[in-house]
Amino acid sequence: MAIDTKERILDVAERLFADSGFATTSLRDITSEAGVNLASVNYHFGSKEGLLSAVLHRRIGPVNERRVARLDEIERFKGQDAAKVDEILRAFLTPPFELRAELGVRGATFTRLMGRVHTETNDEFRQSFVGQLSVVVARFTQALQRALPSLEPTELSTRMWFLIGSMAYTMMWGESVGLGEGGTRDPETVLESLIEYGAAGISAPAREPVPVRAGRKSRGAGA
Amino acid sequence: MAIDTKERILDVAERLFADSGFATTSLRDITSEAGVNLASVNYHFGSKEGLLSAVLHRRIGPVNERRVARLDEIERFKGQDAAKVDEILRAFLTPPFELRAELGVRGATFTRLMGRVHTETNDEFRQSFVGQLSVVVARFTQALQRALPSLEPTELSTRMWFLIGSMAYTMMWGESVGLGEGGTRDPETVLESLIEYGAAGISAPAREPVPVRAGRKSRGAGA
DNA sequence: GTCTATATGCGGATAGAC
DNA sequence: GTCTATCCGCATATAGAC
Repeated sequence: MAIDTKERILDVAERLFADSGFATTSLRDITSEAGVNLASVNYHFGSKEGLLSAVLHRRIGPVNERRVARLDEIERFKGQDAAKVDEILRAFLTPPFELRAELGVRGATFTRLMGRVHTETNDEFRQSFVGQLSVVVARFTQALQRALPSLEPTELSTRMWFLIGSMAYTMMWGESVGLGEGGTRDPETVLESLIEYGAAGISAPAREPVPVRAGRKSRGAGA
Repeated sequence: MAIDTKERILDVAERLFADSGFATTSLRDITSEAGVNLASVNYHFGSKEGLLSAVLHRRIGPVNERRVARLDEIERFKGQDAAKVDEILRAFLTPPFELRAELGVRGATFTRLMGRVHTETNDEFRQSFVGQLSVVVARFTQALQRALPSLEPTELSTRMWFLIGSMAYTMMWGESVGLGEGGTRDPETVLESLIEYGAAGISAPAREPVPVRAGRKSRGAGA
């Protein structure tokens, strides 16, 4: 028994954090389900926050590395300016789905966790998370900007944000009841839909920059 | 003093829940900041869960009512089959932004709360929330289906989901640091961007329904 | 590294006076 | 309706034996 306490804790914590969130999951929940001693968490990870950090960074790093690697590959083979929007989005969106498949039965949990990560408000974690993600997103935004030179940079950033929101929401709730009728769709199909939806949205022609002098903006209360 | 204890509690709870989440906000945090007695929460709302429910439903109801009212109006004036995708999306997305403006200084808090609502995992609440939202979403999905008759229904549902994800993410994080460079954009501009992004995504031509016999699907580990 | 036992505090909730 | 005082369980964390 006790094949690898540290690993067991990480696996169970990942599942419980993904299902119920960080604040509502107690160390007792984790250790009892993992079959390890309560004190071992503090021994191995220092604190509950330390455990959260370990759980998340075990997954986040690889995802972002793959994203960048895929984009590198595209640009190396096709040249920086030849990458198309859907190819760029595929490079960004595929890694979490790919890792999900590689993790087998743990895949669903991993996916929920990766979705939840985007909504986590724990200050310390969020700062580190956003810091890492920003670097990756900046790289992808540059690539997209080259594919869509006429699109205003701030508008492009906003749209990239929309994409991330769709991705996070889908990962978080994709496997649960869902909103619409039609039952769950398999992850690969959803990924394809997301790429094609996002590509169309990001490539949409921009509206006139600041539509002030038209009839708009007359209604509505002040801020 | 004690103008209206119940209202004071609701206002402070809304802000703290929006900023820090339900689980991490204690009743003591709320009552001390609101300047009311600890026991008053249980007196007025029965329990902490009761308070959460009251906080959320005070906002969710009106948002959904306005959504439906706007869609009704469009269909009444133009006929059911004449509503365009961007008009339908505008009807769905405008109400939260509109209410935000009407709430004045409380608007930012309201927006964060409405964003967070989509990520809340509290079972009892989520069930009720999804139940209400499903009804509204079904109505909008029908309208969109009429505007896009050739789009497969399950694909449309998926895309509507993507839209909700973008909306929720934007509401939750729109006012904070953000990921990209360009500073915060004002809510009305973001709303316009979201409508146009979503309309393009939802209207995107569908890929061939089930691309199985092509070269795809050969890579990747099994589920 | 792993365990038991325990320190110490915060949490929601309520009893009962006013 | 509002307050004080208190119950009581659960939380994280650690001391110290093994």
